[in-house]
Amino acid sequence: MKPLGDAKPAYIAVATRRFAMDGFYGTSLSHLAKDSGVSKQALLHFFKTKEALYEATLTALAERMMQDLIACRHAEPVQWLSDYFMILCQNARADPTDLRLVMHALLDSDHNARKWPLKPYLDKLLVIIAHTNGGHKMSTAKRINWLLQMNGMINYHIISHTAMLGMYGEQVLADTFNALRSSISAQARLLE
Amino acid sequence: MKPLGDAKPAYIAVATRRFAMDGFYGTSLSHLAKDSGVSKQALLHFFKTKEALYEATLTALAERMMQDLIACRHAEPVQWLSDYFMILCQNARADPTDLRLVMHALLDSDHNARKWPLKPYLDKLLVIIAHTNGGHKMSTAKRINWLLQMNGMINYHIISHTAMLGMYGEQVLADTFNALRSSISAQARLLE
DNA sequence: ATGCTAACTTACCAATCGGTAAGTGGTCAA
DNA sequence: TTGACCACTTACCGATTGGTAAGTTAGCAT
Repeated sequence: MKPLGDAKPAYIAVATRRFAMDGFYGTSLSHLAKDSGVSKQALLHFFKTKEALYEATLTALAERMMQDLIACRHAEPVQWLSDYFMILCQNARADPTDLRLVMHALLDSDHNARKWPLKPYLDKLLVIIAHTNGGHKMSTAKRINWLLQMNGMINYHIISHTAMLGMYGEQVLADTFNALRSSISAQARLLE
Repeated sequence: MKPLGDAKPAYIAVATRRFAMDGFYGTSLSHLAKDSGVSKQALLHFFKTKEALYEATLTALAERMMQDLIACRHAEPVQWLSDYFMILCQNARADPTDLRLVMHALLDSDHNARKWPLKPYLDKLLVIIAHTNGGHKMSTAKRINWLLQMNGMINYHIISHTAMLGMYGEQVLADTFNALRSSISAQARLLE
């Protein structure tokens, strides 16, 4: 039929959105098939199981995040980190899909001994942190803590968005987002 | 049979653990029934639907968190917040159930127009923040941001625990936890 | 003793789940 | 022209899902 224009990436893109929205258990192959406009078995032709499709989306996510990190490379490591997380934050606000997927995957990782596909990405970040003046003097644990703090405040912010919107309204939430950007800068400055 | 010694709380306790672990979609009534040692219909006798049972667990969660907050009341608001989040952090490390449930509920809240049951708890925290010297001068948005930052770093830390354990080992993770406690103190000190 | 109610149970249901088996039709190399 | 192969489809499967209907059993007030 179609030449070799692999349809896999398109299926992964659809799955990414669904898995990010509803999580692994909340997403069924039939939903993914309907969203993709093909039959359920078309998906099973490319990915042997639902689990395999899920792993493919996580792998794609990891590559995407690594690329985004490399994309805003900067000679000055503090500036690099600052730029990267600011952009990540902006993107996530426009489209929270990727960060939602990360959170779902983290929550799943307990009873799911799947190796964490984001490790190279995290390791890369830790190396950049180690190259900063402040991070240079830190222990590994302190660098990890810095990272968890940065990711934590951004991801939690994004994840909370819908619930907060219902509670405090649009205007306050927009201001809160600006405050978050200040906090990101402050967090980055800790590494100077 | 049993007098009026309501079994509801016991069922909610079981459901809390399951929903926290596997999320709403990952948990079935049969699992909950087996865990509780009763038939599935025993649960449906008390809670008309699975959704209703889920809401009951979230309501119980909200009450529990509010009580924990009140329990460590302190005349000095900064000290109150500092104590509270430190204890929350310790408890969550020993048993991450409640924080996992919060995260699952947040991720669900998008396509699930359920009102957010933790609002009174959050509002209470915002009032305490407003009573601090630092928080007094802040806008509502800045107070919310402070709160999201504090909750974000703690919750993300807890949620990441399993994945991080597989990547960096037990010793580093214990050190990271100590670093988190320092960060909590630092975050509290921002309100002085 | 009788009847009412609370706290269950067994039996059953249509719908949906992830997955298998067996084609179907188009493309391309030989 | 043939035949291998790829990207699917229809048909089907047993297991499990959330939920209904109709009892059953125990305690308690009258």
